[in-house]
Amino acid sequence: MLQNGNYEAILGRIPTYIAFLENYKDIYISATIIANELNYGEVMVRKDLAKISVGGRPKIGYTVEKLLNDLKTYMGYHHETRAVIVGMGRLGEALYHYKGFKPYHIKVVAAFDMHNKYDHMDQFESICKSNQIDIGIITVPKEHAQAVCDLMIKNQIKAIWNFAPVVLDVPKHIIVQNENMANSLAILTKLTNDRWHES
Amino acid sequence: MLQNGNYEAILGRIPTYIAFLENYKDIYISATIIANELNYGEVMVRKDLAKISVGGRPKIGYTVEKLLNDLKTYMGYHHETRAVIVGMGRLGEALYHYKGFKPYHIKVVAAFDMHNKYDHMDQFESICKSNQIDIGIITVPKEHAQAVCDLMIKNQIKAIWNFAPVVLDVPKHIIVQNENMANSLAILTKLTNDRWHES
DNA sequence: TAGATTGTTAATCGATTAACAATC
DNA sequence: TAGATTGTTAATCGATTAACAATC
Repeated sequence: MLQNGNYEAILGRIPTYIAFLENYKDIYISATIIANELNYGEVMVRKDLAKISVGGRPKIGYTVEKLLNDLKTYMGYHHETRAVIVGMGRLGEALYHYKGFKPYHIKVVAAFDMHNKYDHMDQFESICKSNQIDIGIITVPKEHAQAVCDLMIKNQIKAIWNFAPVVLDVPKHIIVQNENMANSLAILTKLTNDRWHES
Repeated sequence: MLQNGNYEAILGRIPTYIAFLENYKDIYISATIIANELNYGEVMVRKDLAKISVGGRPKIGYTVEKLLNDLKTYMGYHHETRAVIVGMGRLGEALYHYKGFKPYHIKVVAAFDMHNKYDHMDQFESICKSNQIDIGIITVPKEHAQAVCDLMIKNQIKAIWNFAPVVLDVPKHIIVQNENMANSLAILTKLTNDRWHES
């Protein structure tokens, strides 16, 4: 999951609500049921829903269809987002082929690498110019991450999803989200050791 | 990054401090410098360090070597953690081969899949029995995630790093950390749209 | 009607930031 | 000494939880 908490907490939950509702076969849904299924606090879910949708009825709940649509609108699913990915090692390939992005109207326009069957970096500028790219995904080795990042910004990319374990230096209008696998696992390890060993 | 905030915020920063200090070539380091380099608040860094280490000296700062050691001890880097991974699709392979876990004393003991060159699921029980496994990594398709999870718990695995987009049902003493790529990207997309388009 | 559920207002909790004293 | 830095105490801020009124 996202490592930082530099965004409103509610944003981390909405995609989970959406995924749950996509598979929910009924006309109405209550905050109570959602909370139980997702192991969230009941009041928290109710507040989340109230913030984003309207029309929940006492004793009945929300219409699944309307709630789902409101949640998707809030998250911007109806607006296509274009991305490019740079660095087609194993992780880059895994992301490139990942099916789970489909519902989000995210289109990976190009996948770049120096060496293989993907788009060559020579074409980076021209591909960015002919498509308006919103998000750049960085999956190169850490030595090259800053250079790739600079190139992305030079080509009007607005946000960066960074899998390289480095702190990128960017102008402050650029949004960076760091996804650091080693850090995530380190945290889980720490929590596990605390719970099961010392203390 | 980790998506949930169901752990102390400081835990998300310590691995970043460690990685920074590993590459810092000097004897002393101050909270001020760390904060500037990592784009954190100065006071926050000072508080983090004070919580975990001792011996920072006014005007001088901390000894890099001692601070680094204290941070690593706190995170449990000195204690070997054993993991298994189930589901060797592209993402499973990427994680299995990922170099970044090395410094954390995490050992991936086995990698399971039904179909290919990795360990076969038939051997799951026996491998878990002869090694004491701390963490199970789930990278199977979502349809199989709960079954894999159940099997892990049955074999005394204590914590689960779950990449499948499902809410796992586990006894409450088991630690689950969800890593949902689609959710992460959805959040970044939302933040980007908010900043650059509507509003 | 009684009970489930929504929605709102107040309280709590934790994390971050601000202010400042201590120290090398 | 003066200034940089630590460490502490108080204030702020945001998110979650609790309490409760409204409603179908």
